[in-house]
Amino acid sequence: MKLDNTKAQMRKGVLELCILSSISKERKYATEILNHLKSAELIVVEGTLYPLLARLRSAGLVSYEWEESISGPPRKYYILTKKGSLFLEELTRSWNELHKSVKNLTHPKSNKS
Amino acid sequence: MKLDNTKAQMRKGVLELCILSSISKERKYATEILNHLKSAELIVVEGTLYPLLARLRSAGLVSYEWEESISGPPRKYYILTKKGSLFLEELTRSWNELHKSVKNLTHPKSNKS
DNA sequence: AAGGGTAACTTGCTATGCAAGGTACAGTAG
DNA sequence: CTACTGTACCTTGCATAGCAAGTTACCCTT
Repeated sequence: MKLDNTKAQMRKGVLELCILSSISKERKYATEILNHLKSAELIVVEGTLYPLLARLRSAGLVSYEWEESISGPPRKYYILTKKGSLFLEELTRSWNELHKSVKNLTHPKSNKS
Repeated sequence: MKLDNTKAQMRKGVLELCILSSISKERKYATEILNHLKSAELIVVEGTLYPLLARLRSAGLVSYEWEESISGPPRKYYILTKKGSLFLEELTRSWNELHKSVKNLTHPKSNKS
């Protein structure tokens, strides 16, 4: 049981939230999403992202459009569907609730907001 | 891809943190831990808790002491070791960092602390 | 034609949460 | 003294999902 392992475990839980959130502002293709999350110090790798995007897609939360690139292969730009947008809202709510629960557990005596 | 599923996923990441935190205040036996987390609206079940406690133990983060019960079988009271205490501190730090990262992702323009 | 860079995707492994089932002890009712 | 009930601990098998590593394919440059 290593710290890195546990930290990774914590990250997993918010992956969907972060990815949906990342493309909610503007459509992105996979590599952009990776870089975006990396810049926020949330490590994600290809082998994780692609299957997850596929899952999100088959759940109807995201869709995509192909676009030619100036140099290199075409890119698959992901965009949030209406359904995905609602899902993201709920997910954000859940995340806030979870945060509150953990706070209550770890600081039971504090009444500060 | 259901919301409940994803919410469960988020919960998983903080299980260790919550359990260590739960016994950090006072020694508890499994059923008490379950009830404690449940009261904070963090659902955990036996089949999850026991293997996790076993892992924490073999990692040297917790130890336990048997104690007779007034009625019923003896109880295994778990206590945090020195090592577990340090681990809990690091985990808490990691959790706060994660929270910050998610916040930056989901509210990039806000400068409020 | 060959090589390099970018992008999308797949395969196999492993960790782990969880439902369901199992064992054991103690007190109580019959 | 046997059977039942309640409490507590623990195990087994399944499904999910992240991740490392490998694959395919496109395009541009040399």
